[in-house]
Amino acid sequence: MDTAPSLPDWAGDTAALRNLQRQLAQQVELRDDFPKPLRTVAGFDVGFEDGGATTRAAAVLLDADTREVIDQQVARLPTRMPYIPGLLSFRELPALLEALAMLEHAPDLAFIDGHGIAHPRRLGIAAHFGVATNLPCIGVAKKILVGEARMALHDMRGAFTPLRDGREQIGWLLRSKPGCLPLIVSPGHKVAMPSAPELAMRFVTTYRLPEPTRLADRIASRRDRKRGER
DNA sequence: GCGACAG
DNA sequence: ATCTTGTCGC
Repeated sequence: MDTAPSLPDWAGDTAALRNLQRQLAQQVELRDDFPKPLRTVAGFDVGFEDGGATTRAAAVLLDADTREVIDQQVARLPTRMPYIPGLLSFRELPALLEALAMLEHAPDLAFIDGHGIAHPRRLGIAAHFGVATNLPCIGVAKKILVGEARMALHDMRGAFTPLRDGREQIGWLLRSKPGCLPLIVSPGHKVAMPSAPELAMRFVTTYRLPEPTRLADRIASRRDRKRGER
C-alpha cells in the first residue's frame, strides 16, 4: 500500500508534520463501513526497548464472537523519531504497519492504543493508521490529549459521555469498569461516532481495557512473560 | 509569555 | 513509554 506519503522521514520539521496531519485528517471517514457481523478484530499497541532505541509493536487477532486469540505478532524496528505530543503517530506507525502485515490476515476492525480523532488536528494514531491501511479502526486511550467532558459520568459499567473540543464532539469518555478512570474512545476511520463506545464495550470483559487492546498491551510491554521466561 | 501535553 | 515495592481498595 501507499504509506510513504503518510510517513515522511523525521527531519525535525514539526510544522510540516502538522500540515500533513491536516491533509490526512480530511481522508478520515466517520461512517460505519465494516462487515456485519464482525468476523475478526485486532488490537494494537507499542512498547520500547533499549531505552527507546527499538520500537516494538504487538498485534493480536481475535475471533469477534468467541474472543479467542487467532494469531499474535510482534514487530521490532529501530526508533526513528522522539515522542512529541500530538505527533505520536509518526513515531509509532511504522512498527504498527509491520505488525499488521505479519498477521495471517487483516481484521475487520482494529482497536489502537491511543486516540482516533480526539486529537488537536483530528488525526490521532488510530485515525492515521486507518487512513494509511484503509481499515476500520477505533482509538482507545487512557488519558485525554485535547477536549473535555461537560457532563458527569456515571460510575456504572458501560456508561459514557461526550468528549468535546469547543462545540464539536471528538469522542467519548467510557466507563468500561466501575471504580476505574474512564477510557477515552474515539473513531479512527470508517466508524461512526455513536458506534465507537458500543463496539469498544462489546470486547470489554472484567478489565478496564477491551480485550484486543489489553492483550496487545501485555505483549508490547512484555507483561505476558511468566516467571522463568525472558 | 505560560501551561498542557496520547504513548 | 519506561524505571520499580509495597500498598490501598473493591
